[in-house]
Amino acid sequence: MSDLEAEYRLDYFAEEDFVRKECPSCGAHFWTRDHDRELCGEPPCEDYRFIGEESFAEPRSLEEMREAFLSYFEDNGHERITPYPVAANRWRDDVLLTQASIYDFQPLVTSGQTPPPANPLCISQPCIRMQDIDNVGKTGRHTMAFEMMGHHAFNVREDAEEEYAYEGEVYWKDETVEFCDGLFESLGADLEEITYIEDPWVGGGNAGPAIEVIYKGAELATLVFMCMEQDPDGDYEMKDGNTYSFMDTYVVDTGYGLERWTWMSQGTPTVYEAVYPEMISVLKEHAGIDHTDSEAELIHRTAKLAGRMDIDEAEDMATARREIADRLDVDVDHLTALMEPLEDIYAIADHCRALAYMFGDEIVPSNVGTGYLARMVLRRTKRLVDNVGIDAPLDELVDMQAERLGYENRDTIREIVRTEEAKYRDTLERGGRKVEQLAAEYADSDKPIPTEQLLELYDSHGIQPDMVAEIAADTDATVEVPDDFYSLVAARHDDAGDDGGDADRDERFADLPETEKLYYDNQERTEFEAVVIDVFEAEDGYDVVLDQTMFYPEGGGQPADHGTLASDETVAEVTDVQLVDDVVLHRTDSDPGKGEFVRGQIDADRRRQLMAHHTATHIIGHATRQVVGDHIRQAGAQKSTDSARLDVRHYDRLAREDIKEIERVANEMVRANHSVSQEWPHRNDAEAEYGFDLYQGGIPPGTNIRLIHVGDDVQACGGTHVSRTGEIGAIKILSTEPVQDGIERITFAAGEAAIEATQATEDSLYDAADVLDVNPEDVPDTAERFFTEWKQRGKELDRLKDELAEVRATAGAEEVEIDGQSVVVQRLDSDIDELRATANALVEEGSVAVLGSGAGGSAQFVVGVPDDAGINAGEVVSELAGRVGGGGGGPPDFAQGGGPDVDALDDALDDAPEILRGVLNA
RNA sequence: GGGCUCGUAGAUCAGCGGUAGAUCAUCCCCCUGGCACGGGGAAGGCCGCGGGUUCAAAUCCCGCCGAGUCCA
Repeated sequence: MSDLEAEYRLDYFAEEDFVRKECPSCGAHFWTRDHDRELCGEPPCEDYRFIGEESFAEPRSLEEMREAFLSYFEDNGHERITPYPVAANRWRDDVLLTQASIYDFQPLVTSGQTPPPANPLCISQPCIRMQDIDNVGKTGRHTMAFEMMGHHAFNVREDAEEEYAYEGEVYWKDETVEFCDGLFESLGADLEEITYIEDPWVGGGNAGPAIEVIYKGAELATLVFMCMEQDPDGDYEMKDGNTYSFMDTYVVDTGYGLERWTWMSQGTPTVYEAVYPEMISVLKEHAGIDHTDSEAELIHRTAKLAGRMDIDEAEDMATARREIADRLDVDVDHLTALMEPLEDIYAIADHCRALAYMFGDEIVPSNVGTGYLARMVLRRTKRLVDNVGIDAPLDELVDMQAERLGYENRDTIREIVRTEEAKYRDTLERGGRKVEQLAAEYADSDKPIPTEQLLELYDSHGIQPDMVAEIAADTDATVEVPDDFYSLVAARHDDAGDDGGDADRDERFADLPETEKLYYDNQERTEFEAVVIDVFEAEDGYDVVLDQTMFYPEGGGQPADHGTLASDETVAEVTDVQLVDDVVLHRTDSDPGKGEFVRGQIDADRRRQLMAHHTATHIIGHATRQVVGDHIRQAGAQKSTDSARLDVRHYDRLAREDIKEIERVANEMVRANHSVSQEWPHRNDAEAEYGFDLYQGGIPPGTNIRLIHVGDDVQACGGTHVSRTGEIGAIKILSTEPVQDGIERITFAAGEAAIEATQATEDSLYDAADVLDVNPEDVPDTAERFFTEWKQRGKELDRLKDELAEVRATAGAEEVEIDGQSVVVQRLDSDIDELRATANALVEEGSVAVLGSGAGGSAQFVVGVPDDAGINAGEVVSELAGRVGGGGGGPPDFAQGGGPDVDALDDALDDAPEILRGVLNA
């Protein structure tokens, strides 16, 4: 086992006369030009030494600092790269949001499968880190949204055996540290103040030596030398307890916090004032905050100590606040009242920026994934805004940041914020009513609202416990929130399913040659010849590997081709085709024989439908974007022969009007008979020209990517397509449904399937028209008339039954007297409603009613008893029903029952007087 | 993707095996010079849809559709 100490002995440090020291306070090793320095410089070993002073040659705004960084690295041979979206899940499925500039290049570039857009490169990448959310506003330095400036170089070792998408060494550790020094120097910093702390880095299966760059007490950059990967046999054990070994690629990954550098240059009390001064002052104005000179002075002194409010370090916020108040010798309540609105305002400014990033990069609020994170941030921001009493609408606040960040879809952003805000308002209203009910319930009892109820309110209805407390405060109900509330919530979710490991890689196909794929050459052809390279036995048939194939393997939501492989002796049916690495496997029902020549024939009708549906999917996506907005993004797609579906992200339900318009635009594209073309450009050129919207269906690996053009629409796509849109014939949207919040599924049919689907719909209409015996166009009116009439008749029937019952009760019934109580026993043979009505009428008259019916194939009883008769109707019915093989019951004054034995009904009714007597005497 | 909650009158909800209810809104009448309030009355329900259990289902069970919410 080795450690990484040698990795830090850089020539550059030696040339520049640096010394390596060990910090007596924290034990960390660091490098410095200042031979007399003792401490490493990082808090808590040392304090901030830049608040209230400009620590570079001149103060810079966020934009100026970004430009200073990028142009410095441009001057030093780096190419400036356009930032990527904050929605990192658009190109990788292991994370949701972009949290560092290196995220842009993982995993395809860092692993060497795909070339970087430039090498070396520099970038200022917008990032969002949700984990810091509780600290935002309070510590003076934490932001959820930030830009990570970085310069990256992607290197491959000279002795690497495999081939990678880039080669050789661009530069490594010495140059990286030299650049860092150079940047400081260009900004007019005091180089003696810099310390480089050795701090190995581990993350995401990779590791390497890394250096923290500290200046005047603040960590301004991290220089990571990613060069190792997790390896059970590795020689290096890192701080996560795993062992690592060196890999073929090694990558310079640096992170310079733009906001920190800006803050450092200005020396303002908090980072927020350095970064968005205008927004802060607008917010203060709206909140009506205006400080006296002495208050402002106190705030300034507090700011220097605000680092203690770090929730990760401090016991709890209240304690931290008290300590600060003690040190400043002021009343803690006074300090809290002064600071809290300010902290909220800082947080609002930051959160609005995060929201602008999210919605600007076309994240749609949802109950899953990034959409959920966006929803959480928005709701939190809304609470803060209400809390400090800012009278500006939230969409305007977010728009301020969106404008500053230069987004073009600002109208959509505002629309999303408004829609989301309205949803939240509904949730709060609903929740408020629920809480009020609960509070009323527990107001009388001395007990607090049970924890179980609080859990349900939060988990199922989204009401935070402190909101419950707030609402309950208006009543007499009390609320006690347990300290471990959120772990109790977590416990409710503890049986979270594991997603069963990845399927084992099949090693049998590893050494086979790549199958030549003919399906891209000419998508119209359906016949080809090939040599059988190998045949493997499968569970239900054979997996045939050919030297070349026209069969399209399942992928990108397009199902596999079917067809036949014919040799001189046999014809094998192909029922499935899969792509494993670069080898195409044809699943067949018989063995064509290894080494044989075969003639492949693919099912042309099936293929034509699939191609039509695939091209139609692109068209529908394009049409939807045009009709509904640029935020429309593919969330999944699946084609089949008789229909296809496209899931799109949208913040609302698609209206019927939208759907019609989408259908119209789509068919316009079909009629325009656009040519559908493919090309294989270098991915960097493709991205530069069309941007990330190319990757609707995920990001493909490789240096060159396949683009499909359908009219103005361009997508990276591996599927097969018709050659002109006119071949699709027609597109019919069959249905839309929400598959989850924020995602709408559009199901549609193309070509022949569109005709069939339309005919099927028409058939339903014609059938309905037949039943109603009207013309199809009269169906809606007639159906409505029938429905209304049907309801009216139901009411009429009820009324008549009541009438009939009254007549029966007053006229038809034979009364008997049992112990002075008049009783009517009668068989009516009508339905239970009528029996009930009659019984009610009899009871009104003061009689006990015992009614039986044999209608509907079973025996039914209703027994009604006047208030003071002293007979339990339930008992009577129960006894009667027992005699017909059933049961019954009900309240003492009105009971029902029955049983299957109709033949015994009359006997049972004959016994009724006896039973009544028995019950009366009991 | 998984868990939980909820679909009953136009709105908000109660009922949770035994005759579908309340409040507000609507309409009519009374009170008043007129309005607000107040009083009296009426109209308004495929109890989300489809199966099942039961003598009996708004109510219990299963599936579907829809809404909400928490977690990853």
